[in-house]
Amino acid sequence: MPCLSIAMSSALPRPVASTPLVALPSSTDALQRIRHTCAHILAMAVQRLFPEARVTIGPWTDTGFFYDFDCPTPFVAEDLKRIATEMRRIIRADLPIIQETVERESLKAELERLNEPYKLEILDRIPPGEPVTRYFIGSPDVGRTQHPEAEPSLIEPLPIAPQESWWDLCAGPHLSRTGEIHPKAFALESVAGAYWRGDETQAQLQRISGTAWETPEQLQAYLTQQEEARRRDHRKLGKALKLFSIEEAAGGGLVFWHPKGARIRRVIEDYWRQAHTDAGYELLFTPHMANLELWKTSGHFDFYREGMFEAIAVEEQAYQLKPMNCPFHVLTYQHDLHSYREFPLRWAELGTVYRYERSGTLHGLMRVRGFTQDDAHVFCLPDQVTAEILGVLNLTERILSDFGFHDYEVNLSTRPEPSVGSDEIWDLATQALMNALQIKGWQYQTDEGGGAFYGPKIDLKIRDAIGRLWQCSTIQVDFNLPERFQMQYVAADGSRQRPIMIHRAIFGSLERFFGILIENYAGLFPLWLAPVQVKLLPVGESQHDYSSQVVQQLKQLGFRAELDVSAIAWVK
RNA sequence: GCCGGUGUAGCUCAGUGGUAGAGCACUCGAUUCGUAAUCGAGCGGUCGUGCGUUCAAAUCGCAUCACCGGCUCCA
Repeated sequence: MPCLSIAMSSALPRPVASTPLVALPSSTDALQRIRHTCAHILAMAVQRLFPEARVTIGPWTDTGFFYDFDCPTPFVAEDLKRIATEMRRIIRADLPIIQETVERESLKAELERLNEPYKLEILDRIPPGEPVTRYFIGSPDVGRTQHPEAEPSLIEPLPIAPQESWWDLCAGPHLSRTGEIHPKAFALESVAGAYWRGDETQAQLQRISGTAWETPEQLQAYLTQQEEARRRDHRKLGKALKLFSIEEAAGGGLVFWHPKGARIRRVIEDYWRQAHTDAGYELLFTPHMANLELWKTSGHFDFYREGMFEAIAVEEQAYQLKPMNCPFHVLTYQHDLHSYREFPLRWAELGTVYRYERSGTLHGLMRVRGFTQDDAHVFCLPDQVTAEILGVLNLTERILSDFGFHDYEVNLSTRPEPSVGSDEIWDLATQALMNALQIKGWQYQTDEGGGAFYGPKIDLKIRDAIGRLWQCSTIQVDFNLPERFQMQYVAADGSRQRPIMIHRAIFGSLERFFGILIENYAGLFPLWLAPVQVKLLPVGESQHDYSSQVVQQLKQLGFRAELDVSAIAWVK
C-alpha cells in the first residue's frame, strides 16, 4: 500500500497540544512544607466547624495534600466552601506554627482527654526511644482549644482569637507561620471515602483533598492543566468522536468498538503484526476459555483467584474464561518436542482476556473487565536471555516512538519475598535485565523486592503530551511456569532441559493504550491513525457523482475517505 | 465491594407532588450569506429499572443497575 507509507511519513505535521502548559515546580521542600501545613490548617478548620470530627492522618501529595477524618456527618460540596473559607481565616490570622517535643505519657493523657483514638493509635506505634513531636498552630501556652459540641449546620465560623490554638501529633516539617501560605494559592478539590490505614476492614473515613502551591499563578497553572486533562478525557472524546462505547445493557467494563474506533484499532493491529513479524515473532491465536485445571497447574487459581471470573460448568467440568494468555502459549509449546536449535521461539498474540474487576474500579477504557493484551512469550536458553531482552527493548522503543511516545521512565524490579526459584537463576535473570538496559543505554530506577513472585521484570512508563506517566510495557522473566508445566527442550547433549520464558507486552492492553492515545492526541490523531483521512465536501449537487467517484478512488488507494454531503443542501 | 454524588430527547442541561422543557444535532422549507453556531417549521423522551406512598410521582420512600470522584485491588 504505497499511500500508507506516504501517510506515515514523519514529514507530515503532527498535532500539538492546543493549550501551552506552564511548567509546574516538582515537589520541593518548600512545597512539601506548604502542603503539609495546609493539611494541618484543613484539620483545624474542620474541627472548628465540625467539633465531632476525629482527626487521623494528613500528608502532602504530589500536587497538594489531604486529611482523613472520622466524622458521623458526611461532608458535602457546600461544606468544602465553608471549610476553605475557614482555612483562609486561619491563614490570614497569621498564627505561629511551633514544634514541641513532648513526653509520651502526658501526650497520651491529653489525646485521651481530647478523645482522639486514631492519634492514640499512631502514638502507640511510634517506636520507643524515638522522639515524639507535635505541631501547634497558635500558641502552645493555651493547649488545644476545644469547641463546644453542637449541630454542625448551626455553627458559624468563629472569629480567630489571638489565643486560639490547635495542635496535631506530627513529625513535620512545617512552615513557621500560617501566613506564609498564600490564601489564593490553595484549593480544596474533593471529598471521598478512604479507609483507616488503607484497610477496607477498618473504619471508613472521609478524605478531603486539596492542592496547594507557592503562588496563585502556580495554582492557576495547575488548575489549567487539570482542565486540559478533563478536555482530553478519552471517555468524553470517545463518545464525541464515535470511537467506542460501554453499554449498560451488556455490562460494565466491556468495550464496544464503533466503526471509527475499529478503523483505528485495525491500523494499530496491522502495524503491530507487521512490526512483530519483522522482529522474528510468530503469531498465535488461542481460545477465550479452557478447562479450569489449566489455571490450577499454572498457579493462577491459587494466587490470583479473586481476579478471575467464576468458572463455567461444561458437562461436569469447570471451564475458565482466560485471565491471561500464558498457559495457552505453554500448551502450544508442549504440543511438540522442541530442540535447543529452534530457540529463541518468539510467539505473540493479540489475546483477549477477562478479569474480574470490582464495579467501583471500572474506568472508561483504562480499567475494564475484558481487554486485549499484545502479549508475547519468548522461550530461550539462559545465554540468550540478554539478547532477547535487548530485542524486546528495541522493539518496544520502535513501536512506542511510532505512536509519538519518546520519553519513558524505566523501572527494574528485583526478587520479592516470598518467591520461587534458586538464587542462581534469579541472579542470572536480574543480571540479564540489567545488562540489556545497560547496552540499551537507558537510565532506570531499581525497585528492590518489587518483582513478580516468579521472576524479575522491567516496566516502562510513557510520558504523554501533557506530562502524565502511563505504565504500559512490561518485560518479565519467568521461572515458575516452565517449572509448573514441566516444560522441556532437548539440549545439545541430548538431555532434557527447562527453557527460560520471557513474558512481555508493549501496549499492555489495547483498550487502555487506545484510551491513552485519545488523550495524548486530544482526539486529533496523526494521519496514519486518523479514522477519516480525507473528507470531500461537494458544494453542489452537480458535483455529487464526481465526488463519490473520487472517494471511491481514494478508498481503492487505501485511504480512509468519506463524502460529506451536508454542504449540498446549499445549491440545488 | 466500600463512602459520597449523579442518572430527564442523539449531545449539554433546566424542571422538588398537578397535562414533560430549552439550546445544539437531525428532517423539511426559506435565505446565495466568506471561515462553528441565518430564519421558520417539524421529528424526537414509558424522566436508568422495579416495587411502594399518594386522588396525583421526573419530583417522596425502598430496592436494583450504570456512571462520576475517591478508597481498596490490579498476575
